[in-house]
Amino acid sequence: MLDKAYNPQPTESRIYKMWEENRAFEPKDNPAEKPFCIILPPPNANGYLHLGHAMYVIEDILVRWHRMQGHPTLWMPGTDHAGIETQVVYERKLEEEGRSRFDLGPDKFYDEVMRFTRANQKNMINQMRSMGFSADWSKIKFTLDEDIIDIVYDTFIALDRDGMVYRGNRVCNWCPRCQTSFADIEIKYQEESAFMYTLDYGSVRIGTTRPETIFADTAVAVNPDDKRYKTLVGKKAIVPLIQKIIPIIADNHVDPKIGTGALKVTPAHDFHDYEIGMRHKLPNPSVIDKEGRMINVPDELSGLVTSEARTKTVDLLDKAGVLITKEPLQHSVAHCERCGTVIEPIPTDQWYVKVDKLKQRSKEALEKGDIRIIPERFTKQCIDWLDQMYDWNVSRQIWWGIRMPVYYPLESKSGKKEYLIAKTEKEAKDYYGEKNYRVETDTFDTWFSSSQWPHATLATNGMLDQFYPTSVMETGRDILFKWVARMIMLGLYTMNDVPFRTVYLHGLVRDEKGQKMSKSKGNVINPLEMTSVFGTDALRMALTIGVTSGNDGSLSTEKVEGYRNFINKLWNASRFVLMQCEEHKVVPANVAEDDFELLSLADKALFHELLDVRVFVTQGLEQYRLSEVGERLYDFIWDYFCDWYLELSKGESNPELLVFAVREILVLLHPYCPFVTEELWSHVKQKEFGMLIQQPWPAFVDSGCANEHTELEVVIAVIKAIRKIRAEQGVAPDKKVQVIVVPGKHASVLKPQQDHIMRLSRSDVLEFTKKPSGDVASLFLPDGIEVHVSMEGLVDLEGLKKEQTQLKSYVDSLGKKLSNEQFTSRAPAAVIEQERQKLAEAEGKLKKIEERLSTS
RNA sequence: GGACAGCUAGCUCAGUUGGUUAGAGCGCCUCGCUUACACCGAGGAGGUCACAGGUUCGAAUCCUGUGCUGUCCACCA
Repeated sequence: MLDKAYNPQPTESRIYKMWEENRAFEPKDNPAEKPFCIILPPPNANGYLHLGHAMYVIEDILVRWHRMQGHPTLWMPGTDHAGIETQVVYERKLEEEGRSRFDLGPDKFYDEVMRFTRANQKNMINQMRSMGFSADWSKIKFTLDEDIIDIVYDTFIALDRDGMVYRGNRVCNWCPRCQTSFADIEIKYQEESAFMYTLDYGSVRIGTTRPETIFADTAVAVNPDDKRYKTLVGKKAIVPLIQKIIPIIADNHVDPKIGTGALKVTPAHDFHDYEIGMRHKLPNPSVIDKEGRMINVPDELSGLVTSEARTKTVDLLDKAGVLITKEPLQHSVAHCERCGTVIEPIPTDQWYVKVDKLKQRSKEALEKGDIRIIPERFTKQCIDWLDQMYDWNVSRQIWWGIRMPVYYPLESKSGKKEYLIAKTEKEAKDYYGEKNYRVETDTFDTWFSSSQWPHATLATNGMLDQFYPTSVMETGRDILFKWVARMIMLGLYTMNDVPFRTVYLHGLVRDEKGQKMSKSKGNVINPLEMTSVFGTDALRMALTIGVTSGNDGSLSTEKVEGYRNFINKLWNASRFVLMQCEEHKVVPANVAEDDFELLSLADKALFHELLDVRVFVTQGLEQYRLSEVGERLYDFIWDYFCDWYLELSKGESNPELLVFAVREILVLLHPYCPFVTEELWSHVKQKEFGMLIQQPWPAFVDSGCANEHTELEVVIAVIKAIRKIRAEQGVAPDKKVQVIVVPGKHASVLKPQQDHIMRLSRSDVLEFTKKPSGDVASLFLPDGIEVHVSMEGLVDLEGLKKEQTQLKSYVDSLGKKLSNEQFTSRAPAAVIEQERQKLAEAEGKLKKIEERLSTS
């Protein structure tokens, strides 16, 4: 016999081991069925599993469901080296140890991070397994696997061959701490207080927030239509302190309303100024080096970091009498997303991928609906983002990543190409000569490799033909642009087809107050703590129910606890069923699928409800309504199966049907709660059945018991009414009561259920009559049903009076509605008929209540 | 500046295409160890669906506007 309470820990590890030993997660060939494939968003192998990863439970639900439907199903797992993020994490670790990556050098650093990553990887995989994830771990890939790198190289080489790769010296986002460039999307802006300085440039006054960059000014620009400055265009201005003479030019970019309307142009340290510089063929001398320190400036400033240089320059300007005003201002400043350092725009050599064609095709795919994004609204966002995307800087000057397959000649005048993009070093040797080349040290942007993940993982497993395009990409809303959009671009480019048909986006998991979880707030919920206390199934339910696609959800210990209670309820219901079997000498393993007979009203009603749930769950999952489906299962199991059917069955046990019902419940709930269902399955399954994870998903059939289902509801209503009267009248629980039921239209339904009604309402005597007699407390139900409980002494009529008031206003509003000609002439006949019936019902009930009230 | 989302019971949230007197969980109140389950059972209280207009016979649901909260993008001399 089962334990009195479900104990998840020992069960979960045992069950998971069984699945793995039986290779239950590997796709089964079935040419007749459509394949289903999800690529797991590879977690960054630099930390621990958090709730963001735990949300992949959505994928597990879909995967398990499709597997049960007989589709060849693959959930492809992997981990990401996560370039800069991991590098920064590891550098912090080094810092704590009093070391730095520069003590190690690139090679040693790489090796150490590789060891660190491998260890984390193992960890993460085990943590995902403890979540019950049924990914095919035998196929797991890492973004730094050699065969994956090969594919990344192939793509880069192909892009180059197609003329879509170029190297350029342009202003880029540079992080002085990370010592690398970043793409625009990896920059975070923060509001900061600063000053707007107005400076005297001789003939003109300019406004700036960055006075330290004046030494790199190569022009002053004004708007061509700005009347104030019209005569100045073509004349000269003087950069203060260094007395450098620069031209005054006209450019449309300048907004006359900002500052003084005259803009100092610093092509080396500002993106827009760089563009202006290009248009006007201005030089772009740099005064900030890659460390973020001043160079090529007056001696007293040289070597200072920009913030210090700013203060000092302002001092100097002030002393020189050229600082005209200094006004506070709020503006947003670019920071490194990873380490928070202020980003310096400086000119550097970088590799770019031209995105025009890539984004065009991606947009078309989205517009045509080749890819469906759930929720829908993100489709437009994605298209808009693609629209404004600039060429993609794919090179990073970090050590942890995939080295770019590029080679340069040692001597630039060799007459050979300035660079060679080649898959192997041998090609470089052959081309430039044995010792006449050097190897590129830049690595690829992490997103460049991870954007090839769907086809790269499938190709390296030899499953491209079977599973590309994949079915669903389920991931966090926050990486729609960074990752999803780019997967679409590169997927279409390399495979000539979209990487996935459907994108399902989930939001952030917030705390019980709807606040973002963060270490500093101390409100972080660790998924593994939750699973060890409440069980994995409970956490899975908590993460799925009450959370909708694209929106943030909130999680609390109480919520998980609630679902733990639910799991335990299911456990005990099953335990009860097994006890019934024992009592009636029924061996669950011997019960065949059609071994049960529908004997009673309750049996038929249950059978109908079971099929109804089956349809709801199947259709709901088809429509990705995971929350509603989970809720329906919860309600059905607790409020219907346990509260009503099991209670009724205590009066007329039908153990074979109970076994059937529990099996059906376990099958339907399995995608959500794989562990407890699999465990219970082993107790109720038929001999020849295999594991639950491999059970076929049930098909739809007509129950033919819809009437009985409705009839049982009438019985339930009567039981509830008696209970309510007892509670309202303060009848002691152990006190016997005499009940009189006027069955109205439902005599034939209610009379045979007399025993059930009496038992579940704890009534002693139950009579069916046309009219009550004596002192009674009453409730009036639809279809003329009246429930009366004999009372000795005073009857509390407050409840009835309250109901009378409510009914009166209800009858009023219905009456108004029905006497409104607009309504009766325009509303559909069915609706009018419905309202009429409601009114008749309510009026009948009201009349009875009033009669009852008048007799006391 | 542009776009998007949210505003529904004390709290956290559901509510598919407009049509019963708007739902759940938790919390709260009253009872209760009745042949699985106190991780439980029975009953109950609690909402002008942010606000203002509009469309409609009918609006939480559609439209317009306002407010607050949040997210993303762009700008920031």
